[in-house]
Amino acid sequence: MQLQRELRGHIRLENRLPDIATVGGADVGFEDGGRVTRAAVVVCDAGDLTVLEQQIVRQPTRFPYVPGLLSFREVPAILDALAGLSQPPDLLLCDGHGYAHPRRMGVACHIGLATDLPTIGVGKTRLIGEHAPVPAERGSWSTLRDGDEAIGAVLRTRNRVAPVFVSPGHRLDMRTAIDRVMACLHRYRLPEPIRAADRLASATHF
DNA sequence: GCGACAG
DNA sequence: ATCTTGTCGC
Repeated sequence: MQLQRELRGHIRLENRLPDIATVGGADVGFEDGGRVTRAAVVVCDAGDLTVLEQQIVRQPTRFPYVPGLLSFREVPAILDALAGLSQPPDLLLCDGHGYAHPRRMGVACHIGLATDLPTIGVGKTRLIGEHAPVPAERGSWSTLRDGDEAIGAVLRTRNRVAPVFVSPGHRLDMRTAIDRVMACLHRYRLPEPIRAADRLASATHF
């Protein structure tokens, strides 16, 4: 937790990103009852969202799941997978939260700092924060707040389907994070890069 | 002391 | 996250 408090000072939430030609997705899955960690990263064309490249890495699990400390369990493997790409993506969508974290250092922030890539956290459930009800229509969102601070957005990506939690990871602001996630949606609740990575991370065969 | 608690 | 049977809806 102390390391996270030190790292948070390096996070930049102002837009500092290039033209987005490719968008990556990152996720982690486990094998052998949790003893093996498998990270998957994909790079998609930002226009048609097709997968251009993918990497999968497996390594011994070294850290337990502890709410608030997810980075220490998943980031090492994700960094290895990213290093295996011929070319890093212009933006990376991460499964889990970014700034919407107790110490503002969710997994997306950690990956952003470690790679200096623009990152966005996309979580399926809440970690912290409160928010007003989100309208049922796709594209609607409510601000996620922790006290007086806005830490993310609860975004409806599909009509009448549970919303996702979007928060900046590094090098971009809240509004841009929402826009980029919306631009990566196809016909499902989660953005395509994350779906592709999730599929690889949890697949029994590949 | 009692809940809440990303993946 | 993973395990695990059936069920609802497009």
